[in-house]
Amino acid sequence: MKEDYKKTDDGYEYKYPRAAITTDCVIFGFDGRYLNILLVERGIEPFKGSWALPGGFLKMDERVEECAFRELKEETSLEPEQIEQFGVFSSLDRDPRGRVVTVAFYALVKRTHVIGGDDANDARWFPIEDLPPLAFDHKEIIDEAMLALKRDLHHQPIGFMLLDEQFSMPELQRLYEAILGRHFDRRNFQKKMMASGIVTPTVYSESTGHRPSKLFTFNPLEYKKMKEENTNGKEF
Amino acid sequence: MKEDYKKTDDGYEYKYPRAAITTDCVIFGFDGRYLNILLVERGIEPFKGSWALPGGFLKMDERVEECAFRELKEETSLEPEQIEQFGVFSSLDRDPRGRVVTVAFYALVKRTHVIGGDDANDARWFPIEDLPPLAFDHKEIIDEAMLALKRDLHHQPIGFMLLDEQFSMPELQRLYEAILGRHFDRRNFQKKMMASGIVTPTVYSESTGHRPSKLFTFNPLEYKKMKEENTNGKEF
DNA sequence: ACAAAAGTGTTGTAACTACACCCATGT
DNA sequence: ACATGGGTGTAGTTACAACACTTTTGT
Repeated sequence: MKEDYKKTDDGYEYKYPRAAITTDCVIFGFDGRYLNILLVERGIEPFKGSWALPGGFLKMDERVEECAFRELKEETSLEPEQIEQFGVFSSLDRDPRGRVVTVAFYALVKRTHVIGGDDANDARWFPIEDLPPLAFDHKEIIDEAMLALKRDLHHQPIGFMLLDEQFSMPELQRLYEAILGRHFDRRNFQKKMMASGIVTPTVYSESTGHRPSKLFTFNPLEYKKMKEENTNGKEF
Repeated sequence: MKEDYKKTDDGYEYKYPRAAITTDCVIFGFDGRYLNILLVERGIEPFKGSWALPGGFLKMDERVEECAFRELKEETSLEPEQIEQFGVFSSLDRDPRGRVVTVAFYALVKRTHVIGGDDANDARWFPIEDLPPLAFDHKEIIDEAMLALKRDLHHQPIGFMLLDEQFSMPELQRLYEAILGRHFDRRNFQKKMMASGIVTPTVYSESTGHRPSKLFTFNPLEYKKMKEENTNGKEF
């Protein structure tokens, strides 16, 4: 690849002005009842001390997906299996430091993955209905992430990433209700999940709450089969 | 907004290296039988003389959507009602000129909109099954656009942008079949379209082909209603 | 004992699939 | 006359929505 810049004493010189590129990551978690988002406290200006999405500047030797993954690991020590790109935000005044275009991703992680505060900044979960004031246009990015998540929930096996390997049907249902913001009938919900083939029953759990719950697991084989039939499989 | 660069005699200097940002646009058209894509012949290196998606570099005073729209107008004189952002492409070696990250959009236009060759470069429609060799990673971008279009077809009223205001049911069906790559039963297709409320019948047309066809129009009112009910409306 | 959570089945309705014949037009 | 395209209805099946009672456990 040709070099498209001239290295000077103070930096890098380009013929035309360029926007900077960042990535930001909306990390969803589930506490059994509410959908949560992971935010980091900014340690530097601008917006020092306020909460923001984990993210940062694109390096020259990485793709945007790699950048999102790297920044996420640096700031929260999380390494999700999968991240989904869902939008680009490029308003002229979205960053007071200058012209910054951000590529936004979302990911889903199990809340059992504890956040290691390995750098100075704090990282905390917030229920999505009760977010603190956010830096930049990050509220808008979260709103878009929420729409993308609702869109994708039925067509990609992403919900299961928020739960333990084994989960009860009420847990799964509460998750769907938290994401989609509506209520389902228990019996119909279970019937549909079973009919789609995306979950398989395992065994009864020891009781932790009230009555013992039957446990299920996500069925990746069935999902793979559904993807291979170009006849778009059932939704789940 | 603060200035984040230093103006030099030869250009613009930044503290850290930056990728350039471009937009590229996949324009879909429909000739009554096949799905087509609008390509422009490149007039300059790299890839001079080969076919490429219309697009170009982001300016400092515009958002990516505006950039895509402006470049499209400059290169093809098209001004679609709507463009959809569907992906970001950032492989390190995708552009021989240097590090270039592109934001990809798709749009749908009526083929009756003739292409004005207002700049030197040629612009031509190609059937999607018979594309010429393409510049950069534009083949990959088109493949992703195709997936995004298939995803969106049933949930946004985009198909109708490819047809005249009035269209026959067989026309609409051929369009759906071209996009989704499968065949539908005529009667079931019509029933579903009518039941969704997205189309309304008008009158019989004068015959242009074989038998006169009943004509329909897209029903934006019904679509608006569906969007307002948060109960995700029927698909179409 | 009482409250809260979770297991389980049936029935009516709406949507989807499969399928065949006739008519109008152009050649 | 023939080939092509396009109009139209019905019946079987599958998915979806609505609905109540019983069991277990914790307090």
